Amino acid sequence: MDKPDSPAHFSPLGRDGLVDRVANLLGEAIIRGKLKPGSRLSESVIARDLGVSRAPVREAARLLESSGLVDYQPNRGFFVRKISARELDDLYELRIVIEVSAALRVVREAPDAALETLDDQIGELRRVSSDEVDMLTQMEADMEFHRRMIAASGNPRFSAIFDQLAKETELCVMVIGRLYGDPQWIADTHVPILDALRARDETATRSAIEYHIGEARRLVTQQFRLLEE
Amino acid sequence: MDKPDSPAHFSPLGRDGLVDRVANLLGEAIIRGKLKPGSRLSESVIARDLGVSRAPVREAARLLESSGLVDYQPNRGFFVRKISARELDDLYELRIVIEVSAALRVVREAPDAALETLDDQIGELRRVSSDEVDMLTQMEADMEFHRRMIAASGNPRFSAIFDQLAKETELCVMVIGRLYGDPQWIADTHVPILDALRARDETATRSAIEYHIGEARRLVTQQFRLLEE
DNA sequence: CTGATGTCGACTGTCGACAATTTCTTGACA
DNA sequence: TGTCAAGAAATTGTCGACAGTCGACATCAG
Repeated sequence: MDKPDSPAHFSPLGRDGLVDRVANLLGEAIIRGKLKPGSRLSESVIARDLGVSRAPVREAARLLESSGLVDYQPNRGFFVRKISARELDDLYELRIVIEVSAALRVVREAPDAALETLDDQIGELRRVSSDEVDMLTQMEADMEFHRRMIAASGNPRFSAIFDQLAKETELCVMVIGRLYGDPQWIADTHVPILDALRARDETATRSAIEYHIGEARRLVTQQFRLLEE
Repeated sequence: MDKPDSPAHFSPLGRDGLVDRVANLLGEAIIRGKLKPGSRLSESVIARDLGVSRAPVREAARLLESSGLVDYQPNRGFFVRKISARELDDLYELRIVIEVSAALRVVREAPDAALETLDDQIGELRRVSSDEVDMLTQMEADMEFHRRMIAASGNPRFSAIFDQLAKETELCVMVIGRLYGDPQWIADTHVPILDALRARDETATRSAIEYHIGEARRLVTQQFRLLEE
């Protein structure tokens, strides 16, 4: 039945929406660090492990490429993206730009109801802010706050870009191996953002976000540089 | 510097694979309006026409999808993207955010030399600003100015996002069928931007760009709404 | 020992065929 | 005449195969 000689980290699949499922599996494996940056994604090996043909694997890989997790080199194949410290820094710069802009739109236009879901998410953040909880879970909760805030801006384009940036951010943080700050600090530093949004205070919103992301940027890129030779 | 001992070296032999060639062809056809928004991109038909198999066509289509020109519906296939007036408006909002941010970085950090290429491009813009010149050419010249400005910011991420937004913008403008303003006006309105950049004046830069793109946004979305049922 | 050249294996690029799904057609029936 | 269901046609989804390309290693001249 199974091929016992496959060092597969994957389980076989059914028959519907293959491409998306393969993409999700691979994406998960990359984010979780099972596949390390720079390592090769062999179409044939993955296809064999998953019990599908190369075609859907290939399409999934191209999907992941467009979401920034995978790097494609013509005639060589797909590799887990290896993000440089410089790229990471550029990424954070863009996050600041996007999130500040989106937040300002929230300040100006979003109904109060939309802010409630942010409050909930801060609760969720506190709930998982403990050293016992999986680091990925904590990071997802963090990202979810930002995701909701940006969604509240009402421009799906901001959300689309953020989703991509978030995935790459996660990839980098997981490479570092630990969160970029004290778990509790992460939860706390979201509060001023929500407060500023509620007060409809543009200046406070801008500085709260610039501080929050700026600190993360500082911490993460610093750690990240240590891992580069 | 150069290697003088290489008597005759050859051009890199542009031999990109089928996928890229197909993608370029299709992209061109879409931008030029040969394929109208909403129309189906049949894999088999395109493959037969181009004398290739469906595989590279499919991959090319997915590439175009990730660059926003094509819309993919599972089990139904690929269609030329039909952008709504609302999406177009959101798109312009993002362009303002990106371009203002990039320009501010240019103001703060870019060397004067980088601004020269912008001057050249304004010359090019004037050169093609005539009713005799192909409308697509004019638009490309316009976009090229913005592209160079953003490239001067030094953050490739801004450029990547802009490239995508630019393609979609072109698609919309070509749908309208004529430029969004007097050709000469388009050239003129770039001058204040360059002036502000040269003067390293953040406020002037911001307002010049907000005005320029804001006007385009107003004109294009207005025209675009007329075409919607 | 060093650097260039030949060979080999593994992988990607592309293809044609078949299965699954959607869409179109048609005709029965109220 | 309009509706709907069943079958036909067309299109996408997936597959296995083969050819083209790349990188590594062995081989050989200097």
